[in-house]
Amino acid sequence: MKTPQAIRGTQDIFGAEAEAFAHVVSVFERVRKLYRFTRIEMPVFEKTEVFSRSLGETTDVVSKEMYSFEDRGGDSLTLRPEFTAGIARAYLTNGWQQHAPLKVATHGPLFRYERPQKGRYRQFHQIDAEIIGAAEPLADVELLVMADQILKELGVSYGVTLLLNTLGDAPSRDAWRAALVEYFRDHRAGLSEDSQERLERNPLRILDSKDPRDKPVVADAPKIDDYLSSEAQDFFGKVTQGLDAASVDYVRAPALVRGLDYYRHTAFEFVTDRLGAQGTVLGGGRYDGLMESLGGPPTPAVGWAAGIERLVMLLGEVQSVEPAVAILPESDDLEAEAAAIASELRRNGVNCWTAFRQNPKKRGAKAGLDGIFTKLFVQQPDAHGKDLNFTSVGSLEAAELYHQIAKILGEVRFGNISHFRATE
RNA sequence: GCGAUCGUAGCUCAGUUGGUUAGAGCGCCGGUUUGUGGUACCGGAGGUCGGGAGUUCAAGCCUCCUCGGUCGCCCCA
Repeated sequence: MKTPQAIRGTQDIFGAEAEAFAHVVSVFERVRKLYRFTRIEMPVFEKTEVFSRSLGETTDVVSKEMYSFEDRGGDSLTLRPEFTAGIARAYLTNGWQQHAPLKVATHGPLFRYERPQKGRYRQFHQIDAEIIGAAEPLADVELLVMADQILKELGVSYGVTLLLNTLGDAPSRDAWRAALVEYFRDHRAGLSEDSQERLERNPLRILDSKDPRDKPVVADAPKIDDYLSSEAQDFFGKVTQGLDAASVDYVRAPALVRGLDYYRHTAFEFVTDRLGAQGTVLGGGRYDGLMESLGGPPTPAVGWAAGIERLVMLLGEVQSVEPAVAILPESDDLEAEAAAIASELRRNGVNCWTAFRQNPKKRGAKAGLDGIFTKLFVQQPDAHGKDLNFTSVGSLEAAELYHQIAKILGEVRFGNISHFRATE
């Protein structure tokens, strides 16, 4: 019988990488509490219209990039491709307006029907933070400062830059867009084939084209700054002032855009060149127009999300530094005794490594592969009633484990006790 | 949807211009070592070389198809 294969674009995460994954989530959880963001848990799937209506009927996104299927009742359902639309739906259907301005945070798996490549998977994972019901620029600032703190606490901020832009309010955005379309039409011949195509479907996207032929045309394209209303200028000014006041560095990126119409004002991405073609580590912006597309009242909101896999790639090794002791029975008839000792130590908070077979020498070697050089040998009581020996090699911290263990198990039981300094 | 590239043992990989019975390390299994200072020693099992077709006296190696991985394009909410 042939073993079924995993679904394309899914991953089985193991060992050190899984620890790094958990580390990202725990840092996120700790920091979001500092900012008093409420934890929420969301369904992994929704009616397809939750996503299709929020995305508009635009682009390949709805038609090709979503994991959609029919359930037994004939309803079209979709595995969530993002958090925001589901959160917006929940905000409306649960009457969370009463909590506005509402700060929420969540994390978990998302699904997009794409070809996998570096840092892109069909099932991927994000951390996510949103502020709903706040039109004030300080909401944007707080979210950005929180994002910055998370990246710094994860230690991944090296080589990561915050790109910041404003799309203005609706009139500013519309005027800029019209000017861009006119400009690109005039320079159509100089554009790549892909961008000529974009001109019809999603002209703003020409601005971040990767094709070298587009670069000179894009460089001279109309700038949003020339189309901003005074209100929009004022809003953006308050965002940048807030970032300056909080000492968060950023780079103005006038070509940073969002394809969807409901985005207004602030748009931002933390980017790096260390992740191949997928440079965005964390991205977000203000989506004041989204609630209405889901049939709700006009509701200002702003949020961001970050890919956990990408953060893990930037993180490198996450060492578990918790001291641990390997419990090694000297003979088969001491297995049960050794297991009992391990249980007692663990109930008292001592991290114990155990195996289930092979002689103590082999087990010790195996523990060493797991980075554990502190050993507790369990033997038959000798003439003096000593039935435990303790050895450690390495940090002083490991040696101090002895005192903790002796206190729990009784010092009188120990025969040989030795600690050796690690030699390079 | 398109393109490039890779696919040999459970894992990571060698394998010459096509030429006997396809190798190593790790892991696994067995044994030795009666041991406690940093991961010992010896032995063994394990492969339809991703799958299929073709070229050839002969294919892991060349050609085509197919499946899968990786990376990139498109897309990126």
